[in-house]
Amino acid sequence: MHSFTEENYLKAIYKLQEINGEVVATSALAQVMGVHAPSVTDMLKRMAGKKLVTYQKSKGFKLTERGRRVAVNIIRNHRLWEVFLVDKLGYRWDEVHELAEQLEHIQSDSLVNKLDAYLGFPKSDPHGDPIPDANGVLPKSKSILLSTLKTGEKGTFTGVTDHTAAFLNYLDKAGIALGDTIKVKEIEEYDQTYTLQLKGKKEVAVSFKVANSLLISY
Amino acid sequence: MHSFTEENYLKAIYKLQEINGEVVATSALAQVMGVHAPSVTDMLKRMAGKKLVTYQKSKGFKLTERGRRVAVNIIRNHRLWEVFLVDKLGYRWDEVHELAEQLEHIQSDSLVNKLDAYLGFPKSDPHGDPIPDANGVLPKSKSILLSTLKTGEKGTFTGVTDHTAAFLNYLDKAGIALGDTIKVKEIEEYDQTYTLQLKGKKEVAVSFKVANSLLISY
DNA sequence: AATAATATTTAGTCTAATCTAATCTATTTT
DNA sequence: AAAATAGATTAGATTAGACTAAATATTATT
Repeated sequence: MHSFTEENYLKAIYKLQEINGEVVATSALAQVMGVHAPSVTDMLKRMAGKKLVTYQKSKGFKLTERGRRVAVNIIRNHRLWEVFLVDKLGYRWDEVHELAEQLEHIQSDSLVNKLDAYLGFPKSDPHGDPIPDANGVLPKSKSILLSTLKTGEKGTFTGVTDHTAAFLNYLDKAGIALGDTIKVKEIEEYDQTYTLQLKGKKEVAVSFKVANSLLISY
Repeated sequence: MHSFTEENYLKAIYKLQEINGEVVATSALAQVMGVHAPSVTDMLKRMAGKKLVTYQKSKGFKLTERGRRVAVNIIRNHRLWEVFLVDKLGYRWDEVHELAEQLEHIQSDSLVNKLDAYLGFPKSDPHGDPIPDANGVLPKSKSILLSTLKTGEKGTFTGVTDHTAAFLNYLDKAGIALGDTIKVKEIEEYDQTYTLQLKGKKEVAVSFKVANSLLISY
C-alpha cells in the first residue's frame, strides 16, 4: 500500500502537527526524519500527488484526512505492539520503542485488531500514551505537566513527554511508576527542585527537567 | 542489515537448494521470486559481492555458509510467528502465511528468542514444518509421503508439502488433522484412490494428489 | 525599506531493484 | 558436428528515496 518511508513521514508529520499546530516546516521534518531538507521537499511533492498531504511551495504542508487516517493507524499499531512486547514477552518499557518501529509497519487490519483483543483492548501503551481505536479515534486525555502543579497539589502519574531509555531508566531507579499518585510537597524556589510524595511510599526530589517531563491526570 | 529483498532471495535459494539439490538456476529463482531473469542475475552478482552466494557465470549459484545462516534464521522467524498467529491470536492454519511473510523480516534476535520461549519452544509450525533452533539447527524429520505407503501400513500425519489455503481447507473439510494416526485401508488400482482409516474415527477416500501431499512419520 | 540571515526549492547525481531488448552461451536434436 | 532451442547475461532505462551545491524565497534586523 504505502512504503515504510511514506508511513514514517506521515507519522512524523502527524506528531509535529500535534505539537506545533497546523503547518509543518520542511526543516523540522528533515530534522526528525534524519534526512536533509531537499529530500523532504522531494518526498512531500510525491506525497502531495497521492493526496496524503497538502503542499504549498515554501509555505509548509499538512496532512489530508487520508494522511491523518494512515498516520493514526500506524500509531495504533505501534502502541499495541509495545503493549504486547511488555505484557506478553516481558520486555521493559525502555526497550520496546525500536522494535515497535519495525512492527508498526505490518500491513493487516485483521492482525492488529486480533492483537488488540488478545491484549484486552488496552487504552494506553506502556508509557501511558493513548491507543487510538480501530476507527482512528484517540481517547482525549486531559493531562498536564507535573511542573505546572503548585505546592500541595496532587494527581496520578499517567504519562511521559520524554520517551528516551535514559529518562525511563531514571524513573525506574527513582521508584516513580505509571499509575502512582503523586503530591507536590515542596518546590524549592532557588533551583525549582520538586519534592514529591509518592502514594504512601517515600519522598523523592526531582529536578525541573524531570517535573517537566511527567504527565499528571486527576 | 540485509534488505527485505535480499532476505527473500536467500530464503528462496535455500528452499530451491533443498528440493533440487546443490545448484540453483537463474530461471528457477526468477520464477519463484516473481521477477524476470535479468533481475536475478543483477541481484545475485550484488549478493555474491557480499559473500552471501557463490556465483559462476552461466553455471548457477548456491548459498555460502553465511547466506545459509541468514536464510535459516528467516525461516525460524517465519515459523515461530505462524505459531503465534495460530496459537495465541486464533488464526486458522490456512490464513497465516502472508502475515508471517511480513513478520519474518523483523530484525531482532532478542525478540524471536523471547517469542520462542513465550510459545513454549515449539518444534514445528502449524503446518508441521520443523522450526530451526537459535543456532540454525533444523530437527531432522524422517517423514515420508503417504503415497509411498502400502495397503495396511500406518503412521502419524505430521506435515504437508502443499501449503496452499485451498489444500489446507480441503483437509479441514475432510476431517484430516495434524497428529492424526492414519492407516491405509485400501488403494484402488484403477485410479489410485486411497481409503484411509483415521484413528478410531471414520474412513476417508482421498485422491493420489492428496496422498502425495501428506507427510507421515512413524 | 534595505540588508542580513535563515529556510526552501531546483538541478543534477547516486544506489537498489526492477524492466525490455539484444546478445551470448549451453544444451538438445537432427 | 551443425543447427535449433532454451537459458543466462549485458546494455540501457526507470523509479523511489536519498545526497550536494547552487539558486530563490522568507523572515528578521538594522
